[in-house]
Amino acid sequence: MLKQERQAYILHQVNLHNKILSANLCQEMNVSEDTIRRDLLELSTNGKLVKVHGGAMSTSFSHTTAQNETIYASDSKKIIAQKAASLVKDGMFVLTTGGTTIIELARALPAGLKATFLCGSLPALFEYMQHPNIEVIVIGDKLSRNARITVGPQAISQVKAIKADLCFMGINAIDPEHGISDNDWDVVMLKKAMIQTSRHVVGLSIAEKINTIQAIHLSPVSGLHTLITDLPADHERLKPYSDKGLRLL
Amino acid sequence: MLKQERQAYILHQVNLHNKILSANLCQEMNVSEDTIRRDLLELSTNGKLVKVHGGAMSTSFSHTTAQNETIYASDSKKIIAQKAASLVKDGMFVLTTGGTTIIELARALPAGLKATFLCGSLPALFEYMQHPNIEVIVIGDKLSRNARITVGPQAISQVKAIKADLCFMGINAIDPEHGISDNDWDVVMLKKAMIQTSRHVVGLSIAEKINTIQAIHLSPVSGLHTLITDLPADHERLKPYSDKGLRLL
DNA sequence: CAGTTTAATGCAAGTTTATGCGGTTTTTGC
DNA sequence: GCAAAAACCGCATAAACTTGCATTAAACTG
Repeated sequence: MLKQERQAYILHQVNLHNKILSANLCQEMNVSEDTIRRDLLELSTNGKLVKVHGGAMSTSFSHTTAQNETIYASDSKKIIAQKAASLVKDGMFVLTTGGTTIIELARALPAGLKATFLCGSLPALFEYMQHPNIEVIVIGDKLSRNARITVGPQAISQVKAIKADLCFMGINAIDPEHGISDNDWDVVMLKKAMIQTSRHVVGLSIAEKINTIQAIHLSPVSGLHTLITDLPADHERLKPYSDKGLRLL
Repeated sequence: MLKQERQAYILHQVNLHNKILSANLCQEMNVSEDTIRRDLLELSTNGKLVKVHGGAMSTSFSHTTAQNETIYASDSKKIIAQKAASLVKDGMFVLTTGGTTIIELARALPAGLKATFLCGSLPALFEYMQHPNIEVIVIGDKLSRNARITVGPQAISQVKAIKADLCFMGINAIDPEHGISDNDWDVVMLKKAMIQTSRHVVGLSIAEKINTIQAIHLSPVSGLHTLITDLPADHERLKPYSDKGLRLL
């Protein structure tokens, strides 16, 4: 195993789990603790992670440089991301929205995945670009400042021009009767187009957004094919959705 | 086994697995490690892969694990950025390429500037987004991994659909007779479109790129209206460009 | 066609890099 | 404060790299 490869793996693990134990790493990769420590030292001097006693943590997670906004309900989103990542197979055409859950998904994607991702969210695009075998296609248009995603007619027509195998959609509010809703007109328009043009739409939602409603209606629940939450698939709170024919994960 | 054949095989393996061990290769092909090393050296000087201790990695993989991204000639680029920033006025429509000089420009823009910026470079877009009053428009298409900029027909048609007041173009090579040249086909196509569609094109080039030529011709010097370098405007090395009618800064 | 040139490869000696090991110091949880 | 875990330090070693040179085979030349 190459040194660079090892360091890339370490970095991936750190970004995925926020923290890692060096004891853990040296077992996984069959090298001595010294080597791991040297790797961590190198990575930390380059600012890629923060070394702590017993292992390392991601820079964003570290409180010393906590200018980055910490992700809300980060653990729940990591669980969702793991489930979602397992759906992506080599060669797929994947369309995604933006949002912190999608970013976690991007980090959770398996290292060697060969697929094409289409996205209009700058932070998500950055994460996709970290994967050497992922082809990234940027959806262009006006950048919505609060959503950090491109929105507008150009983006919508670009989305409509493709037929994605899979669409991952961050859900801001979902209710069995009222369906999916959101609070930004432009984003709703874009998501509608995404639902229209994708073979399989997967909604990603943390538990606390289940059974909530927001201002702008986006689609009935039936617009989704699969719903991923941080709850177990057979949780009673999700029953209304499986009754409506959604696959739960 | 022929040399070309061997190198093609190496390249294939690298692109398939993202990395290879030279020990592995010399066993598979029954040649000495020296030969493999020489092959890797040759391939890496041609930019086909990146040589590391113990083997090699694909360029895309090495980009994701790049250790120290220190900006080359950063001071010169800051000087250029300052000069360029003074050209942007409130209300302007500005089109830019990518590159480190452009990123410095983005950082050097006055705080309260109210303008619209169009760009396909992810790192540059991030910088533009830091300015609260700048409207950002993303140029969408396939993301070129080494240039970190969107390229392709969609990007070109998007560029052609607008008439920018000002275009900032990072210059990789410029020569009074041969004009502007570059080393990436897709990027050249995009820059050509930018020159066509902009009212005023400003070239940004550090001194050492003055009077150099690269593989792909982009435009005669007359395609630019202004040339900004880190040299004083009346420097004798720039005289051939002012003779050709360029405004120097 | 013989002699020369050139490219490609392997070999050997010396250097650098990466890694593991033993002993000592520091940190941490109790 | 104490025991255990982890970090640090120096050193040893093996693998990989560099350089220069010899050998071979192919290509070129008069």
